[in-house]
Parts: sequence; structure tokens; C-alpha cells
Amino acid sequence: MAEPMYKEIAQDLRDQIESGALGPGQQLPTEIELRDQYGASRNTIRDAIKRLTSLGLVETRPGQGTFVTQRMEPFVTTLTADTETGLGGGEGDAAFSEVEERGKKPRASKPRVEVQSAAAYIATRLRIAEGTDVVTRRQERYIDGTPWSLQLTAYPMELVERGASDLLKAQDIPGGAVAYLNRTLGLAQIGHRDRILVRSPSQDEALYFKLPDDGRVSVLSLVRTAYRAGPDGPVPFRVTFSVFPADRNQFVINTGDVPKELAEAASDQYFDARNVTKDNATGAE
Amino acid sequence: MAEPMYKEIAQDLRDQIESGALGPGQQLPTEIELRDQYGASRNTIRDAIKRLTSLGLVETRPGQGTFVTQRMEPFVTTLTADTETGLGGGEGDAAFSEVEERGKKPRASKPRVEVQSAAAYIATRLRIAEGTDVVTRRQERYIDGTPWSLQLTAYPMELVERGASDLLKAQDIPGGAVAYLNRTLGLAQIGHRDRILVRSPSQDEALYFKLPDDGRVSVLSLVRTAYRAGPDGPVPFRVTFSVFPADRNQFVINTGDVPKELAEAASDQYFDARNVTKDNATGAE
DNA sequence: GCAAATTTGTTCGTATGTATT
DNA sequence: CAATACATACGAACAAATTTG
Repeated sequence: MAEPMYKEIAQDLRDQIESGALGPGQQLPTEIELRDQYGASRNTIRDAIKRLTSLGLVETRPGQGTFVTQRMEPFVTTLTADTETGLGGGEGDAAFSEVEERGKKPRASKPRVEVQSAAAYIATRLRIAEGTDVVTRRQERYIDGTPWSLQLTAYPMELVERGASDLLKAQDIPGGAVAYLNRTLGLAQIGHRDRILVRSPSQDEALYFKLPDDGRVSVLSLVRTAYRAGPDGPVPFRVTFSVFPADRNQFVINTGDVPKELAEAASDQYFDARNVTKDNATGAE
Repeated sequence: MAEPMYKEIAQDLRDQIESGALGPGQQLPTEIELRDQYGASRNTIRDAIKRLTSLGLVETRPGQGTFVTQRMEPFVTTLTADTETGLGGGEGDAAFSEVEERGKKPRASKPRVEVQSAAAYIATRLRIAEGTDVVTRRQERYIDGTPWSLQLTAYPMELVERGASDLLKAQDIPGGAVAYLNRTLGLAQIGHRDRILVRSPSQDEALYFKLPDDGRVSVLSLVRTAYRAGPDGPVPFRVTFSVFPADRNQFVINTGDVPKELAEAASDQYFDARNVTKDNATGAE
């Protein structure tokens, strides 16, 4: 009984949830009922519930009650490119067909195009001088009406000057920008590098994705730099920053020869992964 | 002033932190001082600080004070395989050299080997019947003494029976298990598929990684299924489950031809990524 | 459509415990 | 051992959101 009361209560409720005694979507007893059940004050009960909320196990709805969290059906994005289109990672038309294959309704906003002088984080990745003009194209993606990702792609203005004027149009580029640049400028993408990290959402991101404003749902940030051939090795010509809420997204990376179909459902993945480290922490080195 | 007081106070402190007025590691005023500064009760101040804690912006140390969070230097793992060894994703020796290249001291526990009948989450991925014997090898990895990842790999017992008896030894397999299987059984890995998701840590994982016990730091779960050639397409022969705390890990995926060196530091990555969606949320579709 | 009842949210005061210096 | 700072716990009152009658 070394643990404080609110943690004991939280643990007790947690066990009930994880054992399935309290199923997803089910309502917990009210704070008053729990107060009486556990013989604690309402504030202590609230501390216990706050803990469960922070763990993502329950959510409270003012005027209604406290409910066991219902997991959203995650969507799976394949990060490795289709070798023909050079796409992948939720880009352009490739993302759309991947979504549609799974019986969902994808939608993307019209791109918002801007010409701006490159900030450091863009300039570094495109290996151009800070302040050089770049075209940025911003887009949001939805699946079945739920906001799924935010995306910003930057191209050196030089590509427009050389004839790729459609980059400035606030319209989707049919077949994708990579194919367009190849057609128009003979610019071939020879590879790309993705960089992944997880962080808590900015306030804007939390608002846009309708995430709880206390940062308990992380976002996954994906930065893709695409390269064309150059005399001294690959040269970057495009950088895309994507943001995905971590509670509704999974990612797949295929290397070499792998089966076309995934072996297991996205929803399984979540529960399976928890079993792995069961006794690991206690194990000595 | 629609917002409750504790949120206003939290926002004010948040602005100070994000503007740099309060730098990493710096101590905030004590609860009593903040109470006087803002003219609120101590409990309200504590609510504000709890919010900042949940956002990962500050951490409190009993008896000492509240401090702006110091970010750990993230470590970067390359997920795509070295085509020669077929490794990648923090596996075996490949992981070690990647760590050492960056001037860190890697260490891995001796593998803990078990023979067990395959649970569903292993059997599905190896396409074997549930209950079939599998060899599991568990390992923990450290970088400069900090626990960095937990890993469990499962092989069908059939591989041991066919002669790969070293899989049962509680020792590292020099050159990696993939090379060993190739040497011993002529079993060539032709590809692998990674599956990534982010979730809150289990209690064991939080303990092992010394993460705060309220689940505010997520873990990234990586499931890698490796394939060999078969008459009807790729056949899985190995599945690895890895868990990485999201606050100290980044990942890189190379596709096609890309520069050897990364364009930017791991620590930049974090801050850069936040700038991207600045005005995105407010923008109409 | 409105009022009452229910449920969670916010804020305060107070007392005492625990960790660190 | 004393002082300081955060942690736990209780009680109370009122506010805000939602459902119900």
C-alpha cells in the first residue's frame, strides 16, 4: 500500500478496463458513485480519473460521464514508393488509391500555393541558400471526413523558371508532381530519404486534428527529401513535411520482395505489440 | 477570457517557454511565488503546471522545484537494410556500427532464448499454426547506458531442426542471424516488411525505459517480418518486435539513390518540423 | 422550448505527507 | 534537524454542459 490512494484507485479501474470487465465505450460509474465505492473524496476520484485520461484509457464528457476510450480504426500508409510513379508516403494519387482500396472515402483540400523565401529548415534540406525563393504547396487530407494528415511540399523556384509552371497552380497535378517534373523538365527522381519522429502536436495541429488540447495524443512527423541525379551525387529538389496524428495512423515499409497483402489487420497490430515485452522489464540483463 | 484561469496561466508560462524566456533546464518560480504573481490559489497554479507537464514542457521534482524540460539528444536509426547484410532497423551488428559511428557507446544484453508455442500474434506473422514451437530471442539495447530499445525475435523451430542450432544459444550470433541462416541452411532473405505504430507504453515498458508512469511519453512499435523465397511467393521466416521510446528516437528510411550523409542534425529535426503547419489549421480548405 | 436534474469542470481553503537541500 | 518545495487528500461552493421530464 505504498502507493497513494488515487493511484490505487486508478490501477483498480485500469485492471477492470484491461481485463475487459469495462469494455470500450462503456460508461464508468459517476464520480459520486466512485467516491462512495472507494470511500474517497470526489477530488481524489477525479485525480484517479485524470490519470486514466492521461493514459488514454478513458475520456470524460462534461454533463455525460466518463467512458472507456474507443480506439479509432487506424489507417495504414505505405511509405515505400511505387517504383513506377516514384510516389509513396501518402503523396498525390498514390495515397488516394491506397485509401480507396480499403473502402474509405479520401478527400484532399485544393493545394494552397505560395512563393516564399526559404526558411532555414527548408533551405538546409534543399541545399540552397536561406532566402532563395521556393514554391510551397500545402494540403490537408481527409479520410471519411476525418482530418488525417497535413502536408507541405517545397520546390526550388528555379524549377518553375525552367518551365514547370504548373507548380504554381492551385490545382492538383494529375499523375503527381514527380511525373510532371519528369515530363516537363526531364527531371527524374532517383531516390528519397524519409525521416520520422514523434512529438506532441503544436496548438494549431491539435486544433486542426481535433486532438485533446493537453497533448496526450502525439503526432508523427515525416520529412521526405527527394533527389535527382547530379554530377557529384544525388541533389535534393523537393522536400515534403507531413504530420499524422499517432492515434489513427500506421505505416508500412517494404524492402525487397514481400507479399502484396498485409498479414494482419491494423487493429490487431495494436494489441499484439503490447504482448511482446511482457516479462522483459523484469528480466535481468 | 473565456478560458479558465489555470489554462490562461499555463498558456502564459507556455509562451515564456516557447519564446525562450524560460530556457531548457531553467527553474520556474515556486508554486507559492506563482500563486502570488498570478493572484490564484496554489491549487490553481498546480493545475496549470500539471497541464504543462502533460504537454511535456516542464517536469517537477519533489523538494526541488519545477523545471523546463531538457530534450534528450535523439538517436537516429536507419530502417532500410544494408543490401549486403540484409540488416537494418537496429538489428544485430548493423545497429552497433551505426551507433558507434556517432560516437556513442552501444551495449546489448545477452539474448534470452526461449522455446515456446507460438501465440497468435507470432503465428499469424510467421504463417504457422498457433501453438507450433518457435524460438524467441529477447534483447535490450542501451546507448551510453540509457535503455534505448527492447526487442523480441521469433523463428520457427523448424529452422533449428534443419540445423541452425545456434539460434538456441544465449549468445550474440556474429554477423547476425540472417547471415548465419544463409551460411547454415542456404536460407536467403529476399525482403522484409516493417510496420510502425505509436502507442502509450505498457507498465513494464514504462518501468524499463524509466518513462513517467502517466503515459505522456509514447513508444514506437516496429514489427519487422522477414521473407525468404518460396514456390508461391515470399515466405516469412522471422518476425521481430521492437519497442523504442518516442522521446529519444528518430528513424530514417532510404529509398533508391540518396546521399550517404544526413542533411541535418537530429536535434534540428524536432524544432523544424513544428514550423511547417504554422498557419495550416486556420487556412480554409 | 424550458426547467430541473445529473454530471463533469473550476476554484478556493486547509491540513498533512514526502523528498531534497 | 530545520527549511523548502512539491504531493496527497479532504471539504465546499459554484459553473458549465448535457440529458430528461
